[in-house]
Amino acid sequence: METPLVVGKRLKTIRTEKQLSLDEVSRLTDVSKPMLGQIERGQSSPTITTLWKIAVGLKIPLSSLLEEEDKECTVVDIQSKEAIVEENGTMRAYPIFSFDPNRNIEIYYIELAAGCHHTAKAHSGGVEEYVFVIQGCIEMVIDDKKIILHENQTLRFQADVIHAYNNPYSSPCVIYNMVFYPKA
Amino acid sequence: METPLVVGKRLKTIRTEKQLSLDEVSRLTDVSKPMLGQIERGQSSPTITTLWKIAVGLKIPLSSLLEEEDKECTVVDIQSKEAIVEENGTMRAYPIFSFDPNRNIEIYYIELAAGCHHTAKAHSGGVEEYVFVIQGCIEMVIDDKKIILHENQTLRFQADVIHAYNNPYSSPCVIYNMVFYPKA
DNA sequence: CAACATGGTATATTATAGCATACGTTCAAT
DNA sequence: ATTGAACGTATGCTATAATATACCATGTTG
Repeated sequence: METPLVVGKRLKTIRTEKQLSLDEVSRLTDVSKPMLGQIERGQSSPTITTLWKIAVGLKIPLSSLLEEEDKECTVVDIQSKEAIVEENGTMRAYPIFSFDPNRNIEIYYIELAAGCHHTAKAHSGGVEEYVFVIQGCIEMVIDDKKIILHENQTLRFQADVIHAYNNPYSSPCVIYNMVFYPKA
Repeated sequence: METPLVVGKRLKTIRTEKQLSLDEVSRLTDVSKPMLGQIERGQSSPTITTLWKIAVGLKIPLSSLLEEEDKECTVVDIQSKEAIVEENGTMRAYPIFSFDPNRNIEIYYIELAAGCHHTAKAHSGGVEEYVFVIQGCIEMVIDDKKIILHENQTLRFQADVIHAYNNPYSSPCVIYNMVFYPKA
């Protein structure tokens, strides 16, 4: 009894655009009227069979029900996010945008205290990362290859190997980190 | 207790590609191990919340779970399809490919007996149709505009208006009809 | 061989998706 | 007003999605 998605809003938008009543959609899709209403109101999380029946009945792609409609702006305040703290408190990662199956991207704001060493295991094939250095210096280790990045420098690398984010220096380091997951 | 989709196969493929056990996927996705197993075996039609949790946990787009993997050939025998009979038996429409939310296309093989008149109401905006004349002649009426098509001729038109498929001639007419629904 | 893990399945129970029916609006028509 | 249709919502019930637990294979390790 909880909607995790914008399916309801999308369905209602599509239905009103097509100028259909719940009864008509019910007849077209062979899904009961109360169920359609509950989905629209976000009171039910439909099964994929139901979703499929709706898509077939309305002659629409599934994506139009699963993807959000409005590409409205989304402003995220770093302070509003709770940090993931690791490496004895020397690393604080703020998930700005968590993974979203419609975008396949993660964005973190990461603070590495002086002396912080963080090693991440290899992602699966096709995963690509970007590192933007905002403040201080960072020593990246990509599969045994060491790369020093300074403020205002950016790195892109294939993250399907072991990789480390180290700050062996005496001042803190701040970076943005983007992780791209392959669409397939 | 019936799977309408290839979700199960896709999930199993992705899981084995990533070399994960059901236990590991369960831990990553916060979906129970038996449920994952049932989905893979096609014994359960997951809700979109569950599907979403799986997609987030495995860092994959939803489409990779909903779209079929292999673009293998699909041969359809017209004889194997049951005709939709209308207009007092003068029109027989064989749905070669029914609407599929992943493709947004319908394909019909249609036989119009001599004297058959069939009028279809307007589709919603963006729907486009093609007519391939295989045998005989057809008189198409697109929003009051009359078009005569002969054998080996093809027509494309915007189907968001009333349109008719008429055979005022003395010999039967056979066409293929494709209907494209807009992706958005 | 025992002992133990590991990966997948069966069993029993709970939560909820989905349905049929009935209800309360709103609006148009007489 | 009053009937009536059309539309969406609330109610009660059934089917099934989802879980926790226990089970059975297989394969290791001593």
